[in-house]
Amino acid sequence: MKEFCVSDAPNAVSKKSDKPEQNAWSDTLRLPKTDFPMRAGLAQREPAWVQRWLDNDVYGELCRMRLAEKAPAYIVHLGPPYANGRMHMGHALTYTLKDFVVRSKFMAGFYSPYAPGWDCHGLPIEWKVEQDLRAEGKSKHDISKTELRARCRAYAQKWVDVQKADWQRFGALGDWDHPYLTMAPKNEAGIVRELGKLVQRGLVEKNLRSTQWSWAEETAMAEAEVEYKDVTSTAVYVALPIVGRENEHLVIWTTTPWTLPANRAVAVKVDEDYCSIEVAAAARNGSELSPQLGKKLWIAESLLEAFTNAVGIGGHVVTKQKGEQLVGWQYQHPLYNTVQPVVEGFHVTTDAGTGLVHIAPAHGAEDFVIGKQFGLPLECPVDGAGKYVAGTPSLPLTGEVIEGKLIWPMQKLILAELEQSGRLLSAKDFQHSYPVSWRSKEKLIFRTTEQWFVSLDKPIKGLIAEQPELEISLRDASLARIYGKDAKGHAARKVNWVPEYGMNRIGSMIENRPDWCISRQRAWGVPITIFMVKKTGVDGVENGLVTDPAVFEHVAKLIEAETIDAWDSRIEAGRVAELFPPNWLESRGLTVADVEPVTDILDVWFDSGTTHAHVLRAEGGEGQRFHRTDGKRPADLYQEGSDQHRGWFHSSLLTSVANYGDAPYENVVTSGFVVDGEGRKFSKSLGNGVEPHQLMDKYGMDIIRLWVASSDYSEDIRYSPQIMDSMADAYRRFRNTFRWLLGNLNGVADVDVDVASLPELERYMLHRLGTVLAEVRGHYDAYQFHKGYRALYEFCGTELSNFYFDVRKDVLYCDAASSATRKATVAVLVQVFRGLVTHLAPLMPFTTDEAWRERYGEDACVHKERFQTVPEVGVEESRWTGLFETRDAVNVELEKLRTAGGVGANSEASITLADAGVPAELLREVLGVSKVSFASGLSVAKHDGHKCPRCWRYYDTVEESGLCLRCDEAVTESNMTQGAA
RNA sequence: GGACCAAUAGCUCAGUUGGUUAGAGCACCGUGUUGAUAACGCGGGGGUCGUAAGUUCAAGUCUUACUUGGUCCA
Repeated sequence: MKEFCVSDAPNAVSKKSDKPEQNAWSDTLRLPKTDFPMRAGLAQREPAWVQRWLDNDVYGELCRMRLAEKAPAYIVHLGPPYANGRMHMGHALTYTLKDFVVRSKFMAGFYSPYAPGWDCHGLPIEWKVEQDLRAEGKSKHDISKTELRARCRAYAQKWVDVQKADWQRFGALGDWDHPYLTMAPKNEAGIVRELGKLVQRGLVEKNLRSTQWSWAEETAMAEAEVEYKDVTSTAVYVALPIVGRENEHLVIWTTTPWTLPANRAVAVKVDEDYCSIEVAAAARNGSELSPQLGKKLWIAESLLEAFTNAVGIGGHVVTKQKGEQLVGWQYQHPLYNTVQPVVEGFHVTTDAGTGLVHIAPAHGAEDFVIGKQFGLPLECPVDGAGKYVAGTPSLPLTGEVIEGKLIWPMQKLILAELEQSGRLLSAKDFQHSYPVSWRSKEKLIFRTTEQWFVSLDKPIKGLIAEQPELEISLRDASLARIYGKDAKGHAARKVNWVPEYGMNRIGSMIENRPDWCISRQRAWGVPITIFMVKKTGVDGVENGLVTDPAVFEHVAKLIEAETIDAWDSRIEAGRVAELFPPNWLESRGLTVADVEPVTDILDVWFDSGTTHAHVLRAEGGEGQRFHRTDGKRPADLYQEGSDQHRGWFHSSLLTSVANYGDAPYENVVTSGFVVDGEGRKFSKSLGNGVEPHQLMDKYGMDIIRLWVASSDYSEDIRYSPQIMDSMADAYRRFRNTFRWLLGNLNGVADVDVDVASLPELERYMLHRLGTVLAEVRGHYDAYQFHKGYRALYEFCGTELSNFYFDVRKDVLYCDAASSATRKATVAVLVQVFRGLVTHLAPLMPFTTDEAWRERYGEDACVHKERFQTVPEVGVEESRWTGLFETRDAVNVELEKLRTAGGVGANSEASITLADAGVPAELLREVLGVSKVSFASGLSVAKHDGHKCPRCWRYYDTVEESGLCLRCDEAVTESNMTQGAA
């Protein structure tokens, strides 16, 4: 404990007394005295304070305290950051906000366990590792998958350690010794178990999907691997004869003629105007008359001019139709002797082309969707190496064979075929930006590939836990949790979305999303531990997939022991049998030849999307810290940026509803993004970005935390040097308030307030303090930290500094120790100190803890305290409203007198005003003047009496000592106390 | 191109169901103190509420369009 000066004696020794010109009476005053420095030095001192909290295991002790108290739980769950790169401002924002919640819940008496965590698998890391390999002159094929994963694991761990240090520096309270890592074997096993449940529920299916594909590397391309480059393509206009309409043609436009063999439909925009023109003039080859003369060509009216210019034909409009009239027409395939339909296309625009869109479901994302919508064939006629598959028909007129040939050289042959059939209107090379492989820089193509999906629309039982018999789709059950009921009226207890618009945002995403593709053809991720079985009628096999929980559990146990390598390494080594429990295959009459393990890995969103299970609901071990018995969902709060409506909030909701029939969270709070002073996002080109460590070095974390606290995070929050400077000013206000309080309470132990005997001013201040603090706790409960911050800041500034402290300086400095008013004031200041510091502790943990230790000793820690509450005091508010109006009016008059040179400080003034039932002494104190007397009307004047050299107030009479009566008695009492000691 | 969100003094924020001359704190200007002094007090100036229409007796507050910015998607 810190040593206190137990005596209540005035500061007998004051450095100021060395100054000869100093008023001798100063030594007899009780001036504030404290070692709490005016300058914080946060940037230098905070790191040591972080270490102190860790060394003292503040978090652990808090948990043990609350568990011992059987406190209710409040669980904040964290969306794991990706283990790559330093922490940026967005991290600083969201982890600070979460820390506000965790700390304020602990201080409100909750048990609030909080584990940091990291998202460790996935392409970005695998990719980085591949780059490192290339730097060593190797490729990923030169090393085993196991070794590749080992490198990925090491890479992720490196960044986990870096980020952990950054994160702790933010001042975040949490279980730093037990973070969760999605690459930890127990979590990897937990992820596999969640997949198993999904499979057992019948929600996992294999289906075709349109994938960006690099034919050069023969691999699927993830979004992040796609680059855009200027390349040359051939744009063609092709006329397709319409079935049953003599001489009429649909004109399509495409920049990928190699996809024409895969043409399965033409799409139109239903509300667009289309017209047909009769070709009256054509000059394709100079003088030569084109074979197009006299043909009737259909095209979107708004694109007619661009088309005729591009193709070089003239003609007049014959007929017009709405797009919807064209739907249902049939046309001749561009190359083959088949008939294809005209369908509605949701994606058709009139930006370019003809408004009649060539649909090759195998070769485009939107084409694929339309293909599915209208039941068109989806098979891909191009293989992984970019060659037309065997069985692709030869071109009928020219007889050219294209099967087994690379698509690119075949384009010329296809154009020649079209030329010969008279269907080619024009072909022109042009440059455009087009997706290419980041590695080979070759153009990417779309292919349909087989992938694994979570079905959003298959109705099954158990997706709404309260209604176990209800058959409902994952989509509808999720919507029921989002809105409280789905479109069909199925009710369910909803999630609380803060701000409320988050509900519509995630709702519309769930409503419109396709099935969730969970497979990736990669190495660094949790394997899709599914076995496909061709034989039917096998126990524990449904729809061709092994669903027996025993098998998934067996694999999970292996992964728990050996990491995800357990799966691949056995498959590669031909030891698939080991992936089954003993005798499992044999007892069913199966051999390893009958089962085919999937070698894809899971989408990394599945890892983080199941943390509610493998972190919060995990049985035993570290999962135990989150187990709750109050019947609530696993987490009280998920809080992340609004991008997570598509990300983590979304994936977590789907997996939790699917496997547990309920949302994983009670509340979802979203924040905006950190933007610059003009509201623009940080970008390298604008050069407007800033990193947390730069700010911590300049200002210190508590000031950054105040910036977060002062901002309404439901919108984007602005950063600028000007804003930070104003936060530094705000910080100084708080710090000085602490300092003054500490100075005045120095040497005084905490005392209880005796509400009954308080002076009216103290009753009022206690009432105000209690009101403000209760308000602040309410704001914290509603996650409205900026309102709590504001309430505290304005209370500090206006009611304490401007008013109460200013008024009570006289009593604190000058009154005798035995003065009842002084004792009452000190008692209230204790409440003020404890109230302010505890309520600010979640927002600025460093400085509040510093102040707390200054008062209560080095072993004290404000973060182990609860919010200080204040005794109820009945106060007549209107009386004080009137008093403050009087004060304002008097101040205006005093200012006039001051400007005229009549008075300096208010204490030089004497006031006359009407008696409004407020005692003259209270008025005098509140106004800060030396004398108040009652008469009609308001007047201010310089007090013409004697100035007490000790308290500087003016009096009509003085004592023999030259002091006022109050000071005379105070000095006498002080001398007696010292004499006795 | 689509969905969602935002736009109030230099800055950060308040402005209930539309209703008197739009508020606060900070910053700024002036000033007083020099016993919170790299601090504290007092006074003052400053927004017509992104733009434009509309509804209404009445709009920052409702509607529409647009502009700017943000997130997600295409």
